[in-house]
Amino acid sequence: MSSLVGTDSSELGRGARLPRSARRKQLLAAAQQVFVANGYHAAAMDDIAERAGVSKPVLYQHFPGKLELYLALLDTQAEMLGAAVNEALAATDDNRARIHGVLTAYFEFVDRSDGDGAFRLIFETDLGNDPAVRERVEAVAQQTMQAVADTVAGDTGLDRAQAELLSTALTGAAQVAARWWLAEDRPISQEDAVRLMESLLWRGISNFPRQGEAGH
Amino acid sequence: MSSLVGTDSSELGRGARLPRSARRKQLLAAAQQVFVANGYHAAAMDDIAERAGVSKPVLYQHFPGKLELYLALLDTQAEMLGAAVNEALAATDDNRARIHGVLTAYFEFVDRSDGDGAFRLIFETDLGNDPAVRERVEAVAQQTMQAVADTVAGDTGLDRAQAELLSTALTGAAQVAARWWLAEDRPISQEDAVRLMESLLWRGISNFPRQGEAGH
DNA sequence: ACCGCGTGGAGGTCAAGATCGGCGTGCTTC
DNA sequence: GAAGCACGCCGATCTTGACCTCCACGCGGT
Repeated sequence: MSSLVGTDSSELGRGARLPRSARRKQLLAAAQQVFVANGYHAAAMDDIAERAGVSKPVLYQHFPGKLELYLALLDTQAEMLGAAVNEALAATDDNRARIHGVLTAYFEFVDRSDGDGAFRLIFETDLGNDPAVRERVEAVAQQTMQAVADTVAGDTGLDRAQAELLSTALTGAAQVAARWWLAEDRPISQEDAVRLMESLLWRGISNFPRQGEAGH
Repeated sequence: MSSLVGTDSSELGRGARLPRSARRKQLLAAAQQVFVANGYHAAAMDDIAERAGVSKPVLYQHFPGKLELYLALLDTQAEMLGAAVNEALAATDDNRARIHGVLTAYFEFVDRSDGDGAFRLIFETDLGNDPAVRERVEAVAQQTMQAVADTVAGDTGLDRAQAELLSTALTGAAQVAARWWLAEDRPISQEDAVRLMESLLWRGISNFPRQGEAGH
């Protein structure tokens, strides 16, 4: 989605007025660029205002403070990842396809076509010690882990704690590998990467003894 | 190892002198507690000095600045994790046992008997945007990933990029699952957790088509 | 002309990293 | 025994970045 950021400073010039909702979107876009590039702590409201081509009081007209601005962006990203994961899980009853879908959701989340790097707000936040941030990041992780644990438990004879451990391992693998893949500038195609990881993880899951089977 | 922190403030009292090297160790112990609990940004040098029972100038006598103090701790943790992983890999030629060893190294790293939580400096740093910090964290990750990729490549017919992707997935799974396991207060024993994850990951790896085999 | 709205130049406030200038103790030397 | 030195230490303060706010401006609609 093309943001308003780049065009505003040049086309609108300083002091150019926007309707309130357009301005808010524009501020969010500018803030996202600065937070993604610098992290929360090294991002100054001055920098964000400058990037947006406005003065600082304008930021405070739309957001109570720096943290709220950050949380607004975080919420958007959390919602996007959560929705993608839910959609992947809901799309099929086949457990292997579900794993494939979740992996794809993670890879697509880090590699959105606009290349905005907003995944870092979720996966690489430097504000993880803030309760509001931690709550949001953990909520997405928890939601995904629980749903995948349902899948794992359904396909193995494992109890819930074991299923949750493996589910956490799976989502951890997805998150870290997707970020590595992007950082290494996509050494293999996303499709191949997802298929490879699905193979790794599904072979592992599907070869667990099922309910009632003797361990081998 | 019992630190000097707790005893110094009560037994030595304010202004109590220590030899330079003993003081440095004590300052590091105090700093670690504060950085682990609060993260880099929310940890103040005042807090660290107070925890150590000294004044702030004493910190600056031993460390050029806050960042250098943090890096000293980070280096120690990076060295410990790296050494544990190398030891696990060197202990056997059996690839499955190597995976087991690496997983164990991660779980033991997060769950050291002193419960100091120092793993957070590596796995949950809020200073990841600082070049010096990022370099150290990535060096450990890279070292582990390369070594495990050697194992993966040795046991599958995968090319290097594919092996590195799976290796990253494996170490990502280990890191995230070990932290979850600790945060959930060890819902299953460490041994069971490691065995379960080894099963997941090893079944996945060992069932890849080998060199020259047709894909099935 | 007035009002509402969106806006900005300037600055207040303060937390926190870092430093200044000096203190006190114990040992050595005369 | 006194003086000097080395070492480890600290109260007070400086400096500065950055969050947030004050107070007024300008434009467009009525």
